[in-house]
Amino acid sequence: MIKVLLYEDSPQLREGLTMLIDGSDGFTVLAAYKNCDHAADEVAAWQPDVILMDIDMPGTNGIEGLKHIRAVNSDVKILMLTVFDDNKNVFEAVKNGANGYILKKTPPAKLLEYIEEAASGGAPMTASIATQVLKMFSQMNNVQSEDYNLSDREKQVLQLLVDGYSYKMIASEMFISIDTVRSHIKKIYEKLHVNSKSEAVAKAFKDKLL
Amino acid sequence: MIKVLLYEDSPQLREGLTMLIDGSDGFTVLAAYKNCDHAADEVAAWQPDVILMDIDMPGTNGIEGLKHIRAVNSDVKILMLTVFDDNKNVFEAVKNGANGYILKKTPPAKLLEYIEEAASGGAPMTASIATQVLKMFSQMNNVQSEDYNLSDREKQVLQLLVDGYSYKMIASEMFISIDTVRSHIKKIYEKLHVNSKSEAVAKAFKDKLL
DNA sequence: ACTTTCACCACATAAATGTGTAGGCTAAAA
DNA sequence: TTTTAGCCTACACATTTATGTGGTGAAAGT
Repeated sequence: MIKVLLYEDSPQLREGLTMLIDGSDGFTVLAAYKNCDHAADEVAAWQPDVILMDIDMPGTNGIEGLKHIRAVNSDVKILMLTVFDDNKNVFEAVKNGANGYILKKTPPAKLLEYIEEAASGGAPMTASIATQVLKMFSQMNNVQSEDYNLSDREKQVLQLLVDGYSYKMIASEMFISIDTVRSHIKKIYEKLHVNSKSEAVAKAFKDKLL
Repeated sequence: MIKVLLYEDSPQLREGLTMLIDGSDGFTVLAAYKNCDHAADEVAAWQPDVILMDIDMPGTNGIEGLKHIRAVNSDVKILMLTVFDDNKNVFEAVKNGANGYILKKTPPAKLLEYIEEAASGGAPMTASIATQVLKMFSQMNNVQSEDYNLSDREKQVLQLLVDGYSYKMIASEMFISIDTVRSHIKKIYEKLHVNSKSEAVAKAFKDKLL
């Protein structure tokens, strides 16, 4: 029996979903709320398996509710429910640990399927949502780190710089003279087209060199 | 008619998939290769709608093939095919613009469904894969940037430090004395629990303070 | 045999940096 | 009101770093 908690402000939809889910074998709706002003407490009290969470709600909205719940419970499966495959909301939901994101127009049979999938550890998503997620992912990871042709020694020095080592410490760490450290660093600056330690460190992160 | 190109090193599976897909209404297999050493050329020649790409192949593997194809064609849908929901590969595939990622044990009927879904712009994923993608997403965006309570002035100084400004430049940029700049920086170091510029800059990136 | 590249070392000077101390100001708490 | 706390500002001192100039030897490419 999959225990479901429901957050949905529209009375009709709330009733409809409750009846649909509660009336299906293997599902039970513990409770249905019209906002998630006290979501964290309610979740703690009911111990549901899956939460259906509408995104657009008066009061504490779905994303906030998600955060509040996740702050105290990283176990319960949370399915976000929305009318639009709105880019920003998908992003926010996904990055705050939602387990799935489905459109309200999902047919009832499919919805039950999704709930089951979520309960068993899956990540049900409407196709349009999945596409968006992948797109976001590839966008955010396409910095295509240029290769600055840093030699091994130079990479090592840069790493130590990033870690806050002083020239002197780097020298002793690498068993070379401080002057050698300096000449490596000079070379690094040339290769990265920067002229200060901070910029080099910043660039190391921006371009994911380390 | 959905035109499919197939990359799979195992002869049996290659034959099997070809027959399955080619024998289904609405699908046609343009060609099937045992590696993607010349994937980019082949894709350009065949103009497929969907590519089924095995990940583990001798010679150029699936991930490399994906990159090569994406380098010249961002349009064709590419479905990665693999035995394992291996974390690293999923990540690589997704970030290089794969449209879907499915396990080889997917039943034939489901497979055809996935191909259709991909062709129509969806992002089909096996449930276990979807779960992983979401997990990666929330991990990578949940550094839960601790709030170090940097004051506005301190944030401004830190930003300028990251951009490679010297103390002197920061002073003139902010219309304060260089000594004040130093005081701010000292305070920043305290708050970030570091004691050098490099570490502060590194922390700024790690914790996405800026 | 030649030049190029790379990792390494040295010295000197000016500039930048880390750190301790401290006053004035504002807002909130006692 | 006084106290407390945080922020912004400022100065002094010792150390570290940046910068420029010079050099060595070994390996790789021509």
